[in-house]
Amino acid sequence: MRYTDYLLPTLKETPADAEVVSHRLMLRAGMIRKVAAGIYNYLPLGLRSLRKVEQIVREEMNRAGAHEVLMPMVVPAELWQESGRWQQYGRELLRFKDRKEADFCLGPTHEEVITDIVRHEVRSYRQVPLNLFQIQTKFRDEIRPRFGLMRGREFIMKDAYSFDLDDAGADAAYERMYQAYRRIFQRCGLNFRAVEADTGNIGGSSSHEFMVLAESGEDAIVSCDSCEYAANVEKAELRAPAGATPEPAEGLTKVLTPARKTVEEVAAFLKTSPHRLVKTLIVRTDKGETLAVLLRGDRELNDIKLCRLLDCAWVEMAGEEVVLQATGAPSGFAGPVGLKLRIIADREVQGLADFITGANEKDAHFTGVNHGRDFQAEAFADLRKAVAGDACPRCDGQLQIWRGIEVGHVFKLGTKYSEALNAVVLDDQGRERVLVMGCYGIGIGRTLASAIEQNHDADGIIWPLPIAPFEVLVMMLNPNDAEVKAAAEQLYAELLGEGVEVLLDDRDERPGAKFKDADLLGIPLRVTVGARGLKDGQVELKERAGGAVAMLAAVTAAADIAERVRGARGR
RNA sequence: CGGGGCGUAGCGCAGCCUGGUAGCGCACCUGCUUCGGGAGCAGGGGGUCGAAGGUUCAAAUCCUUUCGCCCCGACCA
Repeated sequence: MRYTDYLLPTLKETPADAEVVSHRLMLRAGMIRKVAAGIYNYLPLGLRSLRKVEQIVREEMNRAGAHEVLMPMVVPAELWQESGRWQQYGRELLRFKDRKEADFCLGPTHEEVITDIVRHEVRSYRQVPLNLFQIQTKFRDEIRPRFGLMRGREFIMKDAYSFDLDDAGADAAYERMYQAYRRIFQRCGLNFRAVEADTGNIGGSSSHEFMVLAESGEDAIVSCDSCEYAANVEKAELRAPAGATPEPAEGLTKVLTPARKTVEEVAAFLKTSPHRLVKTLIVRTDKGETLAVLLRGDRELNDIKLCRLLDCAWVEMAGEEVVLQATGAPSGFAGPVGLKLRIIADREVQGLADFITGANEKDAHFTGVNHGRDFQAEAFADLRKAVAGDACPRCDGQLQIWRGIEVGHVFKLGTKYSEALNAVVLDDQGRERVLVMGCYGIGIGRTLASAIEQNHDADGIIWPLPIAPFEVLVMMLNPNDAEVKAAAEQLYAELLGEGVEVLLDDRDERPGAKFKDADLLGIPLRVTVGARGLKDGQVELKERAGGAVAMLAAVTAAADIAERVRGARGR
C-alpha cells in the first residue's frame, strides 16, 4: 500500500477525551474515529488489524472443530420472550419496533438465536456434538461506555455455542474451547491468565475469563504465586481460617466515641488497629430484605459472594434512614449486639474474640464483644474480598492481585437455554434428550485494544507481528531524490512479490515527520531507504520492538526481510 | 441513574468573571527554499461560538431550558 493513496490520518496531538493509552494511540494512529459514545468508525488501518485478530480467531475455531455461521443483529422479541430474558435483561438490551409495531431488539448475545437454529435443524443424537460460531457486531446499551474499543456499546464479538448430548460431551467441548482460547491469545502476542469467574446473567454452572494483564484493566484478579489457581476477585475463594475460636477474656463494655464513625477514626480514638474492630454493614437486597453483615474492620465485602449466599440478584448499602430505623443510631455506630436483624458474618469473624463493634447508639461503641455470648450470627461464610498476601485456597502459596482486561469468557451453560427453547434430540434409544450447551465469547476489538495496552512505548504502538496492520514499513526518505525513489519502489515491489504486507511511505514529508509517524504506527519492521545508505548500496532495517538496527545490502534486502517476516507470523 | 467537568475552525486551546471587530498553535491550500527524528519565509481558505428561548441598543460572554461528550461511582461478556 502506498501511503499517498491511503487514508491514514495520524494526529500529532491527543484528542482530549481519550483516557487510556490504547484509545489514544488508536485515535492518533488513524485507526478509529468516534461517531457517538461507545460507537466507532474503523478506518482502513484499524480495520486491517481487526481483520487479523478475526482471522486468528477463525483459524483456531476451525481447528477446534467449530463451524462459522452468521446470525442477524436484529432479533425478534419472541425469541427473547421465550427464554425469559426479554424481561430480565434490563435496559442494556436496546429494544425497538418495526413499522408494524412488532417488537425487536439488537442482539447483545445470541444464545436464543443459535438455540432456535439448532432446535429446528438438529433432531438426532447423530448430529451432535456441534459447535457453531460467528464473528458479528453486537450492541449493548452500556450504562457507561468508555476507553474507546475497550467498552463500546457497538462492538465486534466472536461468539461460539456448543451442543452436546450429555455433560461429559459438554465438558469436552468446553475444554477444546479453553485450549483454542489459549492459542488465540498467545498468537495475538498477549500476556494473559485464564481465571475462574462468576457467570453473571448469562447463567450456567462454571466459567473462566481470559484476562489480559494491564494496569488499565477494569477487573481485579488474583493468582497464586506457587500453583495454577487464578480467579476474578469477584469469584476468588478464600481458605477457611485455621484455629479454634479464642475464649472471651473481656466483658462487654460500652465506651464513648464522640463523632468517630469510620473504622479508622474509631481505631485511632481507642488506640488500637482496624483489624481489632468488626464492622457491621447494613445492606438491602433486591428482595427487599434488610440484614446485617459482619466483617473484620480492615476487610471489604465481596457483594457477589453475598448474593450467591443469599440467592439474590443484587445487594446495596442501606441508606441513612434505613440504618437509623434498623439500629436506632445514625450510620457509623451499627453493631450486632441486640440488633433485631438477620446477622451474617464473614467466617474470619468466627476466629475473633474481644473485638470492638458499634453499640447501636450515637457516639458509642462496645469493646470486649464476643459472638455466641453477646450475639448470635445466623451463619459464618466466605464473604470478604481477597487481598494480596491471602493464603491460596488450593495450596500453601499466597495470592497476588493483578489488574486485568477481560478479552474472553467461556461458560458451561448446561440446559438453561435448550430447556427454555426446547432444543432436544432423540438418542439411540429413541428418547428425547435436552442438549447440553456451552457458550464462548471473545471481544475482537477489546483484544486489539489490549494488545496495544501491553505493547507500546512513549512514541507509539509496538505491534506483535501477527496482528500488525502491515508487516513492513518502507520509508522512501526523499521522494524527490530519483535514486532513493527508484530503490524504495524496487524494494516495495520485491517485498510485495514475496507476499509481505508492506506500507510504502512515499509522502513528500520531512524525515522527522515520517520517523515520528513510523513510531506511532508501530509496524514491526521499518526499512529506511535514504541517500546516505544507498551510497554504500545499503538500506537500514529497524525493529520497532527493541530498536535493533541492521544495515542490509539493498539488492538482497527483500529476501532477508521476507524471511524474517515469515518466521514471525506464527501460524 | 447519582456526583463532577467540558462543548469556540479538522485537532489542541485562549477569550466568558467585568457584554461591544471571534483569536492562537498545529493541520489544510499556493509559491520559494529546505530534506536522516514533527523545517523556514510569504500569501491564503475555513466558525450559525452544541441547540432553543430570554435579558439588552448590543450576547461566545448574563439568565433559563435542552442536547451531546468525558471522568468517578453504581452496573456490566
